[in-house]
Amino acid sequence: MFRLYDTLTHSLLPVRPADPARITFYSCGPTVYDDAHIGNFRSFLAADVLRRWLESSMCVVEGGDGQPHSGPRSVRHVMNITDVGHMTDDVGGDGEDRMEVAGRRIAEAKKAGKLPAEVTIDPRDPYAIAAFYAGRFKEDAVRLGLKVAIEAENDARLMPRASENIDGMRRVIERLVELGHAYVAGPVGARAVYFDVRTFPEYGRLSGNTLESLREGAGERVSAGNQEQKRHPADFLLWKEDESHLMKWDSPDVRAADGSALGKGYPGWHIECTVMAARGLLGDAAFEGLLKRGIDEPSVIDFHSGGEDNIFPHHECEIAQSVCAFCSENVVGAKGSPRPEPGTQGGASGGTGQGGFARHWFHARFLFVEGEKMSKSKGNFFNARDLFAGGPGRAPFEPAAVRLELIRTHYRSNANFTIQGMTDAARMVERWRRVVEGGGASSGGGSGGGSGSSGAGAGAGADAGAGEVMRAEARRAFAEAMSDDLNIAGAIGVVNSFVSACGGGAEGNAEAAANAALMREFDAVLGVLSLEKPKESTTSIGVFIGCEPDPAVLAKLEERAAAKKAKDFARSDAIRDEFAAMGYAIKDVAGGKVEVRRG
RNA sequence: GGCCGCGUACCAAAGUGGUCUAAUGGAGCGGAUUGCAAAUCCGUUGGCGAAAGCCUUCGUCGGUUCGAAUCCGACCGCGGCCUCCA
Repeated sequence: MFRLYDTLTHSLLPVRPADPARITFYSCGPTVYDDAHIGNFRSFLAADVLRRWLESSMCVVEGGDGQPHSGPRSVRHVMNITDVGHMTDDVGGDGEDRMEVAGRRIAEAKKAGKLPAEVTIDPRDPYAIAAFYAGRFKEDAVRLGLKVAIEAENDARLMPRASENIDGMRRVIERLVELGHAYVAGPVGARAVYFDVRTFPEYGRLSGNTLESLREGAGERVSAGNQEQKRHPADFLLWKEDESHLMKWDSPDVRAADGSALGKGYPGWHIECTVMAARGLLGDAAFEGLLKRGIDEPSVIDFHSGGEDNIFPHHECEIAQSVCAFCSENVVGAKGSPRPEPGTQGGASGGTGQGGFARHWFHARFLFVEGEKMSKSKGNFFNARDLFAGGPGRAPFEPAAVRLELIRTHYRSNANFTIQGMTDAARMVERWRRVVEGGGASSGGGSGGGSGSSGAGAGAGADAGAGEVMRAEARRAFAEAMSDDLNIAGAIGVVNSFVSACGGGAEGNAEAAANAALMREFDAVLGVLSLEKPKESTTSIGVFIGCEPDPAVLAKLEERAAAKKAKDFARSDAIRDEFAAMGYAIKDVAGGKVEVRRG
């Protein structure tokens, strides 16, 4: 049975979706005012692995009746795109809109000739900036095998934009005011709608904060003027009236104390996810229903994920406003009274006190680079596309290797991204790939091709039963590791042992086919081998991987071949060194050809 | 200051009361293969020992236990959040 750590209850819980056959999963997506970096992707990929594991036929969860429910099952996964600059209100001092900053950066990059000529975006148009970066994000995400991004190519509703859900946000805000969970404050022209945290007794449960400690912590980055108009320092912004803002919309239909309506403005940071999660996962009709009737349990969706820095304030606030807007008053109130003890199993019946908006809260920890916090000033800052492309003195890495490197560490540990680790991952990918490709007698073995030395069935095909037993054991061990709070490092260990047990042979026999099939099943979860392979082009003399056969290189290869034929090895080795100096790694492969790569 | 998390061998990273010198991958070493490389395959990598075996190790120091990398306490180091951040 699959058990997963839940941030809200701070404990390992059996996974128990509302409907185990159809799971709903929302992930906080990127903010598109810059390219997503590998730290962002680590978090998105962790969610993707969770989603893929839930879909796997190896995954067993708890059905509503407490009985095991075996996969496969379908997961509806929605990831939002935050394209609203927002947040200038609570931030003191230079609270500048993110989109304006991005616009400046694009204008500079254009001036410096760093952007392709065909990119023509108006740096003053926030929608154009957002669209530009959203497009780039989706490209990277698809290349890394983020399933939600792949699906969104055919169904845009799976990756909704905040700017397209403003109406829903207004509806939620109106509902919160109507129910007394939110209020309007501030001077005309700069009025704000705040959520009243004291109306939600559970506020603080996710992050472990208490309202008292938040009161003490208040002050630093929060402008005093805004604090004074709040009923409690922890009250957070739902909507801000601001006619001068770069992006602005009609305000919700709520009234200030004097009965006047608000002018145009923009939404607060947290409200967008409440809307896109509920509407994106359950549909428009259900969303409307939630706003009218309110349901009698605390959870609306099954899974909600994000980075650890989202825990507070973002998800804390999201839970508060979502539960207060969607759930019946007895859920909102009752949940607060006896705060569940850590050890308690919840109520005897299915009701439990578990869940807040989502049944499981999933947060991935941070990524470090070469042992240090990633930062642009330290020069250890990587975007996904930087790694794909390679750079001065750095070989390009294929998406599969990048993905493997980013998912191989447990999601609740800080991961350490290193170039050494990237190289490791790249080799692992190639090794795994041989098992899959060996089964189908496919593309002729390509690189390595060492099937000649196959070691003559050293046990592999010796007796048919042994292979069967080996595979069953590997499958069992893989599932056990993944079921234990997604122990992916353990699962990868199992895969490696399995790959070793398969032997190097790439025979097209039944054993190899069965091995390949199991490898594919593993990979449906890991999502590595199905990704694009580096482009390969072959000439009569060379196999070019991830680079083009340019004439200068071909000429050198011919010269080296001639030198080798004449047994002038000093010359042929010298040429290999010349290649290295040019940034190419070459090696002789089967068929008298030479494999050429960058790096 | 408050809340939370982490510290495993050369590197990365599993393991969370005995089967642990401790999975797995890399790196190193030895071998097969190769003109040489690379790749691949086999073996190996704490100390002493031919071996059986003994001794030492999982941040540090203590404690619980017949027994601890695993549980408890203190300390040291690192990190996250406390209204920008995955």
